[in-house]
Amino acid sequence: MLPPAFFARDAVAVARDLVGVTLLVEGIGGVLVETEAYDRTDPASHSFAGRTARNAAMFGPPGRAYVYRSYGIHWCLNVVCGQEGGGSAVLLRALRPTHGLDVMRERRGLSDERALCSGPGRLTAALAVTIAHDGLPLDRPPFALLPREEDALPIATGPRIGISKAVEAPWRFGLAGSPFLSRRFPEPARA
DNA sequence: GGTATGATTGACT
DNA sequence: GTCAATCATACCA
Repeated sequence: MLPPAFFARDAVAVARDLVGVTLLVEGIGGVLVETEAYDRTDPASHSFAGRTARNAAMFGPPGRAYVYRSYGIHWCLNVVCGQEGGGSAVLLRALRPTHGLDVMRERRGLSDERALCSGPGRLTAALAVTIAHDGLPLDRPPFALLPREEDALPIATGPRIGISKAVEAPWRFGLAGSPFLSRRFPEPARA
């Protein structure tokens, strides 16, 4: 399980370090392959305009979940970062399914592993995350976060997806070349 | 009270 | 490539 201090850092640092971490909800989940950082000074962040009823969890203690409804249809899961009251978080966008594949397939009505959790809305659907999880600590049930087993993963960086402000900030992180991303990162030029 | 806008996805041309 | 689904929130009257 990750220590509390892991989350009490800049969202950008946490976002990078969450790639390769295993996320489980009720024992169902997999290895995170794509994340995005959002903080209080970021025009694209829900916390930019200050605390509201919706984003209250973002201003709570780090290491907890911030869940919101996206486009009226999907849930999106974030991990609160930094200091309490700081309003920063990391959006969990995609993971490689490793635990409970059958359950996820049934929830999503799909058989293709690559499509089960390759997007923030898909990830919450597969793991059955809803507003009921908003504000819950991620270091105890139903959540579990397990440290990554390898160091020196090939982590790619790029602009975030689906936003209209601060579109160039390179605060999206992911496992380079993974087939489980919501979108691929540009591959390095090959000789 | 009304209305515009998404940290998205899936279906369709 | 385009576009609708669907609703909480933010903002304005």
